[in-house]
Amino acid sequence: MRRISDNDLLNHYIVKHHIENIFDKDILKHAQLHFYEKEEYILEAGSNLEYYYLLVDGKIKVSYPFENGKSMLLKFYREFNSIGDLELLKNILILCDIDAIEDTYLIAISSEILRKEYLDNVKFLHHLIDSLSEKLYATINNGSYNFVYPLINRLSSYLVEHITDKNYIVLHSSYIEIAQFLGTTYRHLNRTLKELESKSIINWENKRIYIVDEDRLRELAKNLYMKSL
Amino acid sequence: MRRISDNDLLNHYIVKHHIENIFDKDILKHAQLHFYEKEEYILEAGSNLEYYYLLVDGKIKVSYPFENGKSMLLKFYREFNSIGDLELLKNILILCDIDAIEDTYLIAISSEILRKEYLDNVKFLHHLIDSLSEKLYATINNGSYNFVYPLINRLSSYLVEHITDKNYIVLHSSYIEIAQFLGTTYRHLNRTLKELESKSIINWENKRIYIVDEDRLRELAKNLYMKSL
DNA sequence: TCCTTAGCATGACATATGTCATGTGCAAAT
DNA sequence: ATTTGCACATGACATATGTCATGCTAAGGA
Repeated sequence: MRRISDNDLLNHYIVKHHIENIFDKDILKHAQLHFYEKEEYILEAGSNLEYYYLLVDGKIKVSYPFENGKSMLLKFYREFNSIGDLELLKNILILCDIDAIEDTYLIAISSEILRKEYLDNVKFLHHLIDSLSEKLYATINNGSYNFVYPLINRLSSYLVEHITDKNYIVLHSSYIEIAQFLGTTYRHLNRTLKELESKSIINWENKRIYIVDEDRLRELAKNLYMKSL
Repeated sequence: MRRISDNDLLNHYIVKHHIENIFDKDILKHAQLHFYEKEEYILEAGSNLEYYYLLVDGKIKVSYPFENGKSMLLKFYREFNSIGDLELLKNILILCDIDAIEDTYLIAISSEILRKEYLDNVKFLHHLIDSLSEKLYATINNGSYNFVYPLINRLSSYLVEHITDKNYIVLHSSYIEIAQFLGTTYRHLNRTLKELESKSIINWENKRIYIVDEDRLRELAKNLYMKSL
């Protein structure tokens, strides 16, 4: 993480995403701009929420870890979205793991300051309601996908979300981590990648995955994890 | 459904659940008291939200239906809880099916009136935030259970939730409906009931299920669906 | 150089769950 | 009385996924 001290850029994002509709100017005095590079982790479940974040540029992935060490992909977020609503409001430890999957800019505001001074600010309350209801809606929808669709669909969706302008994807996590992220085992992930390969949808060479048939991949993906954004 | 015109009872519930902390008196003038008997359906996914409800007495179950006709048990609610937040706020069709599983009293307030006149009421906004964040928290937790635990656990939980003071449970839905509700097939539900029977945890006779070993049943249940209340 | 270990690959098998076909009994319709 | 249909029961088989054991290879110590 790098803290970016470029006020012009900060203001650019504030204007671009109409953040003055959310926070009054005196709150925005506390706003910082944080930068995370691709593949950097942003938040870890179980730790304390130091900042309430607004995702203003880039892309992140959110997953929920279980007791047994497994986890479940919840969704991918692009700008504009907020991070930490629930933890801020209920004053609980962070629920989800969050990683940047592209270079990402976040506006960060101290959660302590927000809790102490701005939890009755009507603008902010309206924003929280919007954000919470959006997330609840998405979560109800999404939880169902993990339940209903087999791994080949979730994996396809995962790959689609990582497509760049190149014709291949470079995976930066270990396969074990990716499996956990998708809520399955390494063994089954491996099997399913092989299956995609045998169907000539991808070609697979170490950590580099060539997209052979993007159309069929997208068809399998059914836009699962981004659908409700 | 019966509309109950007993103002004393209505006021009793208003006092009991501190509803004046949620709604100002002028909103409460619109409050009605609705009664649903055990096994009666309350809301159907896809229909319009006529009232915003506060569950003040009884017990209901909430399930989310998929495109393919299957559905997933989301959770059981007891008093005190609100129903329809999301649909009220986002002005969408009802997302979940809701059934009473005990005799249930709801305070009902016209969603049209709330939308038109009270969506800026600060008390109400605070209540919505509480309710939404509680539900989001519960849903994130819960979705995981369906994903992680096999049917025998979810079924046990379902049975535990239906325990009365008798030593047996009478099922009032068809097995097909129960299977859909638990997100599985009739075939597998049948198999799993047989499994519970073979382990001498239940005894099974038509629609009547005798609880032979409640302790082991509760152990299997892990309090899944009520846990996060 | 040799040993150790992490990350990866893969076969064999077990379990959870779905699909399908078929059978049975009862109640409503003809 | 016969037919029809629905809820329920059950075997056989298929698929999705997990568990375990085993082997391979490359990188980093000792």
